[in-house]
Amino acid sequence: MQWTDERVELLKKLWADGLSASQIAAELGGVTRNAVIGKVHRLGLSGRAKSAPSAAPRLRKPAASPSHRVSAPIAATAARAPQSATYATRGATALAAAPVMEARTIAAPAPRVVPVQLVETQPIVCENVTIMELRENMCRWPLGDPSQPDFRFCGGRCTPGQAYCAHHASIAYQPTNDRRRDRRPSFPTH
DNA sequence: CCCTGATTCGC
DNA sequence: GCGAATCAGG
Repeated sequence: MQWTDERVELLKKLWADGLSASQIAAELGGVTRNAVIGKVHRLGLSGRAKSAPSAAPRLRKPAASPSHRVSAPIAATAARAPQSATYATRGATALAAAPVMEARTIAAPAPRVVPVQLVETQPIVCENVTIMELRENMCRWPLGDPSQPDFRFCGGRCTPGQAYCAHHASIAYQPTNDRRRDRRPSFPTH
């Protein structure tokens, strides 16, 4: 990819909008966040509207050995998760305006088996994360009303590829014989 | 661990 | 000029 005028303009705009480098990279496509940051610096529009947190002198680099340099283009060409329009983070913050979410975007995943309360055998660790904070290895157990702004997901640790953490998986996936006629068609709070 | 931006320097 | 590697940090 190359920095065409259009891409540079978009970069400037998004950077000015307060998006993080990785978010901009995802938006542009074909570049990594490093590329974005590098470009931002070259354009001289670093240090956004924010006081320099730490003007640390920063020591010189230890002189990198010529050793390994990964042949780049892999991620560039590889399918890039669009992930558009889902800005904002909280960990190492760089949040931009979080667009209003549409209800359909956050429809609760419906477990195939009706959830039934079990005896607690382990501490429940719900971190109550928003959909934007959800990661591949985070529990997607919905908490609250999906139509409400305080809707969250459990967010507990789970094996990548798994929908729920151990606790919620035990609730969601039960043998059919445990299922008695109709039960709450909704999720228990925990 | 996730993430952030900053910097260096081989290309 | 570009951006991966690395750093420093939340």
